[in-house]
Amino acid sequence: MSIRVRFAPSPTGYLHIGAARTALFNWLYARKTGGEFLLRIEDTDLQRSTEESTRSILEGLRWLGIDDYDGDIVFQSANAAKHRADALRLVEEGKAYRDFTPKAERGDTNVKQDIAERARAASHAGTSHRSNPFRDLSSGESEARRAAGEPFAVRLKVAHEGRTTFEDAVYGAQERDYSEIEDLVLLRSDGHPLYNLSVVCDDIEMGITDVIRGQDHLTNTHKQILIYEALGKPLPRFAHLPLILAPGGKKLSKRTHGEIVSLTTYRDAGFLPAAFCNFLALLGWATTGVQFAASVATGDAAAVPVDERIGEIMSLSEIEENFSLERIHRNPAIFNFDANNPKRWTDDKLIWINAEYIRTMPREELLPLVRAELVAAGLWREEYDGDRREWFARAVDLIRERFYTLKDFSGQGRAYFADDFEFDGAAVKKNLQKEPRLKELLPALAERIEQTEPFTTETCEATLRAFADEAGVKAGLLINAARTALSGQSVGPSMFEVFDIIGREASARRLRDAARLI
RNA sequence: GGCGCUAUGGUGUAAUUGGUUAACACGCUGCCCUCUCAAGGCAGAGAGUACGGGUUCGAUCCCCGUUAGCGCUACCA
Repeated sequence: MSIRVRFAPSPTGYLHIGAARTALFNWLYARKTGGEFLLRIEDTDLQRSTEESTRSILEGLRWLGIDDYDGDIVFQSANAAKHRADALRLVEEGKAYRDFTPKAERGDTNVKQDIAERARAASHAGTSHRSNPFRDLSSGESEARRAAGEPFAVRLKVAHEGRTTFEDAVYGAQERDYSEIEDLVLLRSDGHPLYNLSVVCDDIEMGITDVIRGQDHLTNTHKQILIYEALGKPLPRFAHLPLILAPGGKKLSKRTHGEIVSLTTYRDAGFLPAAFCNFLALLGWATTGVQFAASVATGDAAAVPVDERIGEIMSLSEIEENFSLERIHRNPAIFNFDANNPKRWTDDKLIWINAEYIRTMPREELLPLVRAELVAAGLWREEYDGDRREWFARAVDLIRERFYTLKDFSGQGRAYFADDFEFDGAAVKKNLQKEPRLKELLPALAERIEQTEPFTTETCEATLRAFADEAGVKAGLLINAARTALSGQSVGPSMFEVFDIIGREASARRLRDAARLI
């Protein structure tokens, strides 16, 4: 049977990085095995689900480039009637029962505490979760109370003796005694199907063969297996992914960590989808081992020097090639960030990977991305697509070497595309104001630059060095001053290339203008 | 409270069926290169594998316990 996997987010917020990785791994597995990748929006919680959130999830998947799902998107809420019917059928068959206990009102704030306290109280009182008074109500009486209009929830009747077992592709053999599983609610008293029921029904309906999801569902799996069994359906294979945690091993949550966990943050900050996927793939995945395994497969592992193995930088197709559920490991990964540190606002390695992509990716792939960034920043000019096409490509090649994100092209790189750039205060002080003679030297240099013929990297260098000799100053003084004059900054590419890219006229003008800052 | 999962430098990961001076990448430090900053090259700091037992000639690896983090324990998903 061919593999069918699904990504099933609940639309209760933006797509966060943990969910994004789950989506990616599902996608990877489908591609790798020639299977199908389906998408299901789990919007059964009417209160919290929003269309806005669904849109942002779809957008996130599109951005990552894994939005080529097979078949139509399934909205779980559309199947509610079917799920309800399944639950009711289970009641008919005696595998579930009506619970007429009035619904307990519970504050939303500290559910976890409530649960713990209730469990503690129950264990003190010696009550088991199998002691529901309605569990063994005769079907006649149950039916009568239903007919009388009494509200009821539907619970799965979990047997007293036995255990569920399954083999998780990542976590290995799992087993759980029935005594650890409560008679879980399938249907709320308002008739609404609950998560565990819906998931199972839909996965059956969609023909899902492999359920790949976060480790937070590992223990839920036992309950779901019970539902599969009650429904008389075969189990899919399960693979649970280790969680992604915040620094310090804390839980990563939308609530406490905010935008930092949202995929859109990274899109908006100028990260490349391919780089982001690459980073995500590294989280919880034994890449080094994969490379080693790959060289083992060729039969000469020892002969392959470490630095000739595939690095951690992998394209989506390379990741796909190396991907396997077995290589995923079990311990949670920490995603680093520091809201108080602008340089470390997100994970170092993510930044490094992104920079690596920006400076090494094929030019023709980078150019459209830079174009989009410049358009967004109002810096794009039509001639970059026409007469100045080649110039644009050269400019990007020149500056991309030291950029980290796409944003840098419109930020630090602004001076290459516009005349109205800002001067860095420290750069002005250090490279211009420190030496008063520059007030005269810069305009004089401007004149020489203007007369340089032909105007190339080499001739500009010759001109500047000759002028420095004549003026009796170090070339470095003029070079650094020129860098700040032309780009507003103290750092940047080799200065003579900058002259060449900025051009004769603009270079001269900026040198003269800069003299006014001294 | 019960049950479950996990535990290798700051972070992501290696360590072939138990035998390594515990490896690689990011980050960090220094040097080289140099017009600056990157990149690149070189060198270095940083873990004796959470802790405590056990099995074994030998344990990061197998077993037990403890601790910590996380998950599940909802008429949330």
